[in-house]
Amino acid sequence: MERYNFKSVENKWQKFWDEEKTFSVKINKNKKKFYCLEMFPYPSGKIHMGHVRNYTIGDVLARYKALQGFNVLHPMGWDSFGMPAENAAKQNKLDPRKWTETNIANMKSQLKKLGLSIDWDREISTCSEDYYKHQQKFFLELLDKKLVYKKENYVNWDPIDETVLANEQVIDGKGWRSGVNVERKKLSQWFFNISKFSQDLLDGLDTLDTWPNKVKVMQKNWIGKSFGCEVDFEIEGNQEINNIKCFTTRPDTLFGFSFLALSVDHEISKIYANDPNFINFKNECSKTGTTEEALAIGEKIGFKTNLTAVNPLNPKHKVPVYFANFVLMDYGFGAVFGCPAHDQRDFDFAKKYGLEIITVVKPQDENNNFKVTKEAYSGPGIIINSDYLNGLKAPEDSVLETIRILEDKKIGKKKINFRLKDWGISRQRYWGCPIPVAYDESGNVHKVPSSMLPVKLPQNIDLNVKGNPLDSQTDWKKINIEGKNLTRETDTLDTFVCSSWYFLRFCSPQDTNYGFNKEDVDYWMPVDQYIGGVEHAILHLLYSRFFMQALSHKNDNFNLLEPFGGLFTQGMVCHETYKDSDNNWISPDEIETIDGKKYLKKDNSKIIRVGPSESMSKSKKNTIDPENIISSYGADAARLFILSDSPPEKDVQWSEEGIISSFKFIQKLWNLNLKIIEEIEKDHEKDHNSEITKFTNKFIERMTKNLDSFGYNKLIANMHEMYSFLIKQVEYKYKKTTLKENYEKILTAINPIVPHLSNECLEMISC
RNA sequence: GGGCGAAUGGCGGAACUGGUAGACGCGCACGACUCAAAAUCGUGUUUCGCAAGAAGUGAGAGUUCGAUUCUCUCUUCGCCCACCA
Repeated sequence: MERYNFKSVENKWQKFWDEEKTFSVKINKNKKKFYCLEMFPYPSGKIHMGHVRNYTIGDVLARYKALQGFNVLHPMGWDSFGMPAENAAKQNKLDPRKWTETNIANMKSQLKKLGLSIDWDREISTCSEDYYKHQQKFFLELLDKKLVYKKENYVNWDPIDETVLANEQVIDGKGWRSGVNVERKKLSQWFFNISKFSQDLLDGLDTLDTWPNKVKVMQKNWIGKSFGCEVDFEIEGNQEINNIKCFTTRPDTLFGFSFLALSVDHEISKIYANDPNFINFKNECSKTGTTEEALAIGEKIGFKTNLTAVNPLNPKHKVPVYFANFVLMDYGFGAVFGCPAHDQRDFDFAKKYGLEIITVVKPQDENNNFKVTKEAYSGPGIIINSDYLNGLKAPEDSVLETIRILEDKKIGKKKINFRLKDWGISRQRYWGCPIPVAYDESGNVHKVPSSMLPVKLPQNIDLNVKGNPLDSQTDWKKINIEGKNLTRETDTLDTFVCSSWYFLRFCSPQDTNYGFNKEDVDYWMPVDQYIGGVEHAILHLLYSRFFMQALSHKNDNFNLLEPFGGLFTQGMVCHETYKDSDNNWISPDEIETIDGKKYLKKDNSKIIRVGPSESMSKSKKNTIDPENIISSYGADAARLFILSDSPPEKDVQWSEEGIISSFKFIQKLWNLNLKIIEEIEKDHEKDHNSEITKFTNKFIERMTKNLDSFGYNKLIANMHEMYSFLIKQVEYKYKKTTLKENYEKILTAINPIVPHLSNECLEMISC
């Protein structure tokens, strides 16, 4: 048996695809298009197994669609702005651009070795001027549409790194890099007005039929629509304050009102700004843990003011006003009406401060003497103890009826509230897209005219300064716009902005006038299948959807609200973890197996403990380098294994045995190929046409079904069945044409999965 | 605290709209080849039982001629969100 030389075969075809530009595509209006996109990588230096899985899944789909006759767009690019480059550059005194470009070159060659059907002519990199120039134009466009604004707001501030951190960069209340507690700081920041589209973003979800339900639910919860009303409470006790507005979803429980709680950041707090007791209380609030869970289950504390609030439905009833640590300033009006009997949090607060607990809803089967004592009752029921509201069915009828009454009395009105907050896009960082505005002496914002774009980052600057390196670039900061001497904005854009429109750029990667070209986008968009990790379910996917809303807003030339027609979220790649007797993590490379037990390679007397399989991470040392895998076993074997063990949406366990078995299977397919070629040449007289033809048809039917439904693990099972069938069939005698035709069909069907092997075999039988 | 989802051999997983549970792979066992090992090939592998046979898809109920699949209750695990008024 001849050994299959995967290295030369894989090289040969990769070179062929490169030279022939096999995967370069152009608009062809006679053909149906298919836009297959995987989330582009951050160029960290090397590809990891997660990339291998993501891009293999995408490649199988792209190749399959191409075989079906679609005009397939399958591009790749680099999400190349961001903190790792800046940090690496800082530590090693390098240029972030150089660091990034070296990484891109390396990762690109690694991706090519996987045999991906990428149109490399469309490669883009978000840190290139060609790319961010257009992003700056979009920024100014949105500024004109009033979808971008600047305002003072609380942000996560890392006191060591002196920068704002995104929410996702704050882990357990600490900066992910510095490890110190993040502070809340009020800063003037740029925002995208994403909340303007709350309802549209919610409605759009219903049109995304093939998105995983899980992701749609997550986005829905994130947008967080709630129906209720705003209520004006009359305030007594201070000349300057007449009323306070609250948002509530349960106005029908107003007769159960027993306190009003304000956020410590509420306007009214100004009155107490010099009160030492209040300052004390404020400090106390900031002490109670910073993690979200700690906040949620933490103790509720309050500060009693000398104010009283009047119950609008029962003006004789007056209740105290508190500041409380559980009231958020940026939801509703930063003020809550407290109804202890029917809200657990209000109940806890009332118990602690000895406030009234008035029961106003009873469960259906209780009598009118029902009383809340041990815990709040938040279920449905009938309104009681509420004068003219008594007897209404809660919450359905009672809420609507109460709103009607409040509106009549002009002390409240129906309101829909969203949880979604505007997107803070300012970052005090060097390695990002500069925000194309400047300020005059009075701080007024001036747009950088489009003739002066892009606003380029200064080169070769000192990054080892406190805070944003751009702040100390005094020369760069000076700009003259239409004769006026101005100072540039030094904040750069959040890198999520870059990834919010890159899929448009792939349609027209070379267009110099604008971020994309209408004809290209009209043909290619939307992305038919988007594939990536579920960790982006909210942020990136929501931001991209918003960006399309924003570009389409007041625009006759562009109307595309949903960028991703189909979405598939793949699972993670996991591996067993290993520890030695001293509890140190041990890498799989340092281990050998003897009689089913694991020992340290360099010292066989040391037994290794095998831990649970967990997602690959550097800290647990359970990573496998794809480059080593490809050079030892080949790309086809790697592709085969990453698809074989688990359905793509679930986590997959990487194992040595698994990759070896895939490698052997490739060899078996090769041996099968040689046998079949031998048989074809014999061109037997007798023929068993029907049996092999029947099998081939069934095989193709199964493969098609599994390709269409992302049952990619089952494709591999089908291939094993095919092997077992054919290896027995070569014993039978077939006519040349029968065997050849059927075998060709089978090779074509497995081409998306093992493209190198399949192409090589197809070439061999055709000559 | 809220939401979403999952549970099938030693392991990863199959089973199309309710119709032979365990496809395919890993692992394991035995056999062939070999002086031997590796590789390769073959056979077997849910559990109990020598067998005939019986039980069996987290637990319990229900619908049905028939349930891994549908309904309800519970248990465990995973993921996401979290003081949202």
